[in-house]
Amino acid sequence: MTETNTSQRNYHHGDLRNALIEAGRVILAEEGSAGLELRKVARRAGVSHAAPYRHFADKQALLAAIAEDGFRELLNRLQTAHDQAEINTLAQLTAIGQAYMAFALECPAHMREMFSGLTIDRYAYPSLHAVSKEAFTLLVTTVAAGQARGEVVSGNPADLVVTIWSMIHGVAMLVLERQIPMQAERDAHQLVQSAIEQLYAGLRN
Amino acid sequence: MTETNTSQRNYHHGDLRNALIEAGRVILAEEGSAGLELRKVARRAGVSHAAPYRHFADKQALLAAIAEDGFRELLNRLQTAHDQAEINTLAQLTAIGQAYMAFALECPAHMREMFSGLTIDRYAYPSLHAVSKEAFTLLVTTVAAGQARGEVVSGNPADLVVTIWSMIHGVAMLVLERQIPMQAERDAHQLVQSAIEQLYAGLRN
DNA sequence: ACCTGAACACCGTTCAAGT
DNA sequence: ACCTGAACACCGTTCAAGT
Repeated sequence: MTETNTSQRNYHHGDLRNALIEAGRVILAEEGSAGLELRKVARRAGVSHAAPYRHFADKQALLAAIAEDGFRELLNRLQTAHDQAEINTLAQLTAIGQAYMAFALECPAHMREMFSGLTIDRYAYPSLHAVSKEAFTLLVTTVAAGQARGEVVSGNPADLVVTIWSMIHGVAMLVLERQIPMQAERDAHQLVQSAIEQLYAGLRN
Repeated sequence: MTETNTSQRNYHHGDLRNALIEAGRVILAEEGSAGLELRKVARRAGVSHAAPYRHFADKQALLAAIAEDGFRELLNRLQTAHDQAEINTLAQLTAIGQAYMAFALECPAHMREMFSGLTIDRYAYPSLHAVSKEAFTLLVTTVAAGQARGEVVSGNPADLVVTIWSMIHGVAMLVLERQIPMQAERDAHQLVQSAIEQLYAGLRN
């Protein structure tokens, strides 16, 4: 089984599956979602347009794998943001919200591809569904800890998390789609800050 | 042969532009975004695949027109919901949120098409941009009136509206993309209700 | 086992031509 | 003025064949 890398010419990276996912990410970053074509991804990975079918049933499956890769990175960023924040619910939620927004600003096409059901039926891809739910779990843990410290109102943490995640997701997506008038990227982070503060303190007078 | 509707055969509805938009809506409802092809829309409207180019520069322009049509209907629904609600900020925001969610549940593909920048650069279509901002204006009016009645905390209404709209949009889109576990449609409206109540009252203990 | 190249059906777009 | 049909380049998918 010990081969030299002469086989690299035939088998490429030895891991075409991940090479295709990586190529897809590059295309998303450089050209946006419109450029995410199966033939183009294959070209970028240095294989023929038929080669991806060795690893993915169809284009949808490749898109799902690229989305899943994005969710994994997003989750890592959220976890890191949470861990580095002061042990305080408002600080943790703000850090998570800012990391969410930062990902959306850095990888807008990838973010859209992850969340748009336009091209993907996520129920058909269990591992995609699973990783996209881990962000939810992270928030539940954060809120439950905040309740234990007496910082957060009582109630089912999962219900509160739906509200928090909706807020964070909503502001990120509206900024991404340019639905909210803004000048600079700094504004986006100020929007996250004020949105979370307002949610925390309430709108009622 | 000599009747007047022979001209209908040539010029169709006399308003091919709107017929194409309507055909697009039907396709979105029946087949989802994947079926929204220019040739298919033309087929559905009863014209050749080249006919749409008389009315739209390209596929993007047709998609923008379909999105604009959706924003107009959404705006009407939000306005009606607002007008029929009790004169009370929480009641009005809840009614608007429920109307937003109802539209997302009734027309999921249209909703996604309206908000996904996947296929449309909305800056290139000023009338689309304009109508999508009217919802913002409706919310600003609602919040400012609530402040005048002393129901809502003081502050720039536009800032508060970004928060409110983000919440409403976020919960609707997460439900749409099945990111939030749910059994029934009724659950979706309960999520809106609790999200707005929590935003109104605040999460802080 | 992994990949290629030809082939097929279909799409977005263009354009000369028809009424 | 409004629409058609052929043509073109390109895409997703399949498959017999190559190594």
